[in-house]
Amino acid sequence: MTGATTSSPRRARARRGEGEKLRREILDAAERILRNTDDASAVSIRAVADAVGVTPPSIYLHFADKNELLWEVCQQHFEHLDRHVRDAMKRSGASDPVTALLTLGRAYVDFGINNPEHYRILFMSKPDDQPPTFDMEHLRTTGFGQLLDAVSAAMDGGVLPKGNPMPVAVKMWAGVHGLTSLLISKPDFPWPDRAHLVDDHLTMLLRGAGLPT
Amino acid sequence: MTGATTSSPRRARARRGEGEKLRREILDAAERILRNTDDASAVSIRAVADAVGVTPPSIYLHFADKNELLWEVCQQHFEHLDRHVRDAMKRSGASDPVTALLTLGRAYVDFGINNPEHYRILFMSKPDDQPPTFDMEHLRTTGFGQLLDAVSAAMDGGVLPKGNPMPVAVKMWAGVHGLTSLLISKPDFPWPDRAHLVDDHLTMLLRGAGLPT
DNA sequence: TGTACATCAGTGAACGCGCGTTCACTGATGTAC
DNA sequence: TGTACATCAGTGAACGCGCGTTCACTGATGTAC
Repeated sequence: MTGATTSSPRRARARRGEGEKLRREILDAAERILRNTDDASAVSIRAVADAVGVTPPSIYLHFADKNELLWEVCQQHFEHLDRHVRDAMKRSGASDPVTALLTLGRAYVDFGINNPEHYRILFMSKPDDQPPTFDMEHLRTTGFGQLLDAVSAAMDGGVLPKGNPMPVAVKMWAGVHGLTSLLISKPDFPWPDRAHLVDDHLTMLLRGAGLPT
Repeated sequence: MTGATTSSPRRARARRGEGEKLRREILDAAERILRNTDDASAVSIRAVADAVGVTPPSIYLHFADKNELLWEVCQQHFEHLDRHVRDAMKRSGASDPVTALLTLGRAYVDFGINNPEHYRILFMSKPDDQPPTFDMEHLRTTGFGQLLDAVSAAMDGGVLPKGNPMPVAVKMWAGVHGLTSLLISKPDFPWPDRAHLVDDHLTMLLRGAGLPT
């Protein structure tokens, strides 16, 4: 390893009219760095530029500042989570509402454990480090919308007590998020019987929400 | 405000044999900065030294490096939480196990909401940023020990199904932590009926754990 | 009571690092005539 | 088919910042004789 350099080879300049290509490459590189390092602070303007094979000022050709870049990456993660949960629902092909809720919960925890740094950014970071909008409209495309629908379906199907699904969904979310985030933050905690922990937890939450036992 | 400086006045040098005084002042200053800024990254060696009224190298007279200082501050927060919960239990003077569990949960959420940056450091930070030891021995002085005791008492009292209290306590912790951490991370979320949210959530968790309704 | 000396509690200046961002520029590419 | 020119997609060098940490030092304080 003599004279080895960690920087990527210089990227070929885009052709006229294809400047937008770099935008995608920047987002992909940011995502790649995040996944490789599992450390959000490693995603710096300089690191991204280097990974793309371009100089730092080039980033500013496509993003106003670092936050704008980060928030766009963040937006992709929300979509990633949404897709992950949606796929799991489709695969399970669950017809009854309880199985649907369990599948939903499992997929959510699964996403968190397999993408800890992504999950951390989405749900554990400081409000200031998050995209400025986190309103109901945004929620619908975030996995929470699917949870809300699933709770509604369970109420309609008579397996959960009828009522406003919103508070119930919120509490379920809080319950599932709690386990997910603790598994991420405290990997060395003496977790009991991890094999069934997630299912046990989900079952507890459903029972607490009024599911007859 | 002409010529105003943000740095503290120079601290008087400790007398011979009283060097340990500075150690306490450093820890207090770190705590003060954390509370004033609500931002863990604001607690830098330089900021702490400045707040104490001393030069940065002085810190190294009492702490090997920055981590050692931070971890000691962290340790204080664990004790703070423990005290907070213990006091709430004492004040309520609850004799029945269910009230005890509710009091415990309320006090825990309360601590998190009123000390968000402390809570964040204790339970939401990356494993690498935490003190290296988080074993069972440590847990006992962390609020979790009290939860474990309360769950045991509830089982003994026949209000929760008898069994191993550990998995039940873990799930309760996860449930309560979930709400606490989301309230901290997502203050702009359209939380429903916040007045009763915490109690509703605790009730749901207890019911889920087997409390007869 | 006086003085030399060791020790203690710090200081002052500097190190190298990585960061976000700005600014004037360059050179290849396509287009108009 | 040839050439002048505008535009596009970047570059190179530098800015000022705050950070953790190190190193040689200083000066007040107590102690031994």
